[in-house]
Amino acid sequence: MPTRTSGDGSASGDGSGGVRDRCERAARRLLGLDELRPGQLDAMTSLAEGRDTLVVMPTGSGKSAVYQVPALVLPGPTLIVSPLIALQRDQVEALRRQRHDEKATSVDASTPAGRRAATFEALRAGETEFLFCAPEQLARPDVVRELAEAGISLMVVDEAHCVSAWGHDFRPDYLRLGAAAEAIGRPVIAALTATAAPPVREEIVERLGMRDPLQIVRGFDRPNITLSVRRELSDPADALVAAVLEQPSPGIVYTATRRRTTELAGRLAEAGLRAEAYHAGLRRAERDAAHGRFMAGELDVVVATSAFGMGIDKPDVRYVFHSEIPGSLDAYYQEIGRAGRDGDPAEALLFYRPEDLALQRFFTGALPDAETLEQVARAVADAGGGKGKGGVERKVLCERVGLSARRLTTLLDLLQRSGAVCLEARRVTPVAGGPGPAEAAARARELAERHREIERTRHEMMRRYAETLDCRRRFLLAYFGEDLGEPCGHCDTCRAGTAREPARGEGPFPVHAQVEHATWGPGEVIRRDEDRLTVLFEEAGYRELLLETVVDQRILRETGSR
DNA sequence: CGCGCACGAGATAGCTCGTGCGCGGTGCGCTATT
Repeated sequence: MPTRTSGDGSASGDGSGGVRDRCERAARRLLGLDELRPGQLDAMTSLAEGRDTLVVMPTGSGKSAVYQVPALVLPGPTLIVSPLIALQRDQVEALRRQRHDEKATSVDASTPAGRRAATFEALRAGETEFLFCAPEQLARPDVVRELAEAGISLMVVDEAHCVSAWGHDFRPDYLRLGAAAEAIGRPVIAALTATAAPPVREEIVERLGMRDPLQIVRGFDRPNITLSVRRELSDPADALVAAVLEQPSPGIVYTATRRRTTELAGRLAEAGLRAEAYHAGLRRAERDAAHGRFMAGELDVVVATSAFGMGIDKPDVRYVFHSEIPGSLDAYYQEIGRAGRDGDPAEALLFYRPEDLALQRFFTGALPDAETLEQVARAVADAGGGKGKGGVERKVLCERVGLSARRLTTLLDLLQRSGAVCLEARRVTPVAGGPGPAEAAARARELAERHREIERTRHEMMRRYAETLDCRRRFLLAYFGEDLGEPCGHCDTCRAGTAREPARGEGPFPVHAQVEHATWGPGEVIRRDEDRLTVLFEEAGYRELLLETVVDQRILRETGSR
């Protein structure tokens, strides 16, 4: 266990005042930050005191400093888990520029063995302060061993919403970060993100195994972004092209499919704009070229899938349009949040057709079938009989049940949460006294169903955003747990005059009231309209309830307030 | 999950309707070629 360094002459003793002062001084001396933004210092102090901390702050509000300062205050090296290799390299470069030394580095699959060995040697020797890697690296036992020996004191999970958004099927190694933290000696954990509605925050905390984390949530409101939705009956391509032509450059148009990026970029180019398509199916060089030209101000518009985004911090993006609806308000907010970072006015316009949500339902994926789950559970149970080591290698299990490693990881995650199996980096062992294969499969299936159900309610909230006649900004902020009292006055519904003053009357179930429902369990009121409540249930997701029914039939019990 | 297209059948000359099928997003790491 790393011990805390003794104070650097601070007279205020060990109290949090001392740590706070040290953080402030470190920020000034090492990063040249004279003034810290609200929340920044709280987060730094919390981490430097050894407390797990979840930080939700908009991009460009100095999230990096939040971990860099405690990293320098705490004795051991810092591990930063980041989703994109390109992003890791950018951050390493930024740190090196800032501190004029070689204390930051990154490791990925393309790192040659020699350099990899040298990197870990330097880490052990205390010559490296910041090591960046993707979650997949932490699935390697050799990496885990090296990190454990290096005595990592702080583990930072950057873009932490990926834990929730990407873990389930797409990048299952995100699901193992909590176990990885344990395996490397359980350093203090910092989770950072720019977008996270309450259930996403909960999932991050749970998945990473954060202990009594301090949660610092700041600034979802971006008043310079004007929100609008246009309901479309047929293909909105013409309307979209016309709307783009009315906007100052540059801007981003998001689409749901790759084909659509090419189609719309073509239309915009015909209309005389410097437009490029961007999606993950393009060749590396093409992607880099489009990205580079956009950042350099050589393009008017990029038409992209969700592949275009993380790490794009261009201050003067004047608009973000969506030709199809995304799958959640989390995704939508993140994408429109790339507009107007300079604080000047910007437009967020969504072209909405209800049928486009079908695609999002498809993207949620199919439920795993109970038979396959049972087959996997049985294979693990059969392998675990013997004495000694017991269990089975993941690789062997893949062959035995005929599934890809990725698919298997998803199923094993469900079985673990069902209490049937125990997961290590490479081995899977049955849990003694756990449920049998059939029971485990049934439980796992139920967990998957619940997950899908929650996804559905998130789609539903996205749909309601598109269809609401009330102030859109207020709707969006309520989703993230912030209560914007009055209508904003400049979104499309406010301008159209349909947004009403909020119902402020006395009465039961105010915003943030904790409630309990007979079948949906505990939840929190996130929005209260004249005639209805929107409640976020822990297990059942977002639900809308008619106030009259709730009161008359005593459907909800108020259990407290936040 | 639902759209759009191809195709065949049926009724009758270039149409309509029903059915079936393909398609759809995000990145890591790995392997096999250049």
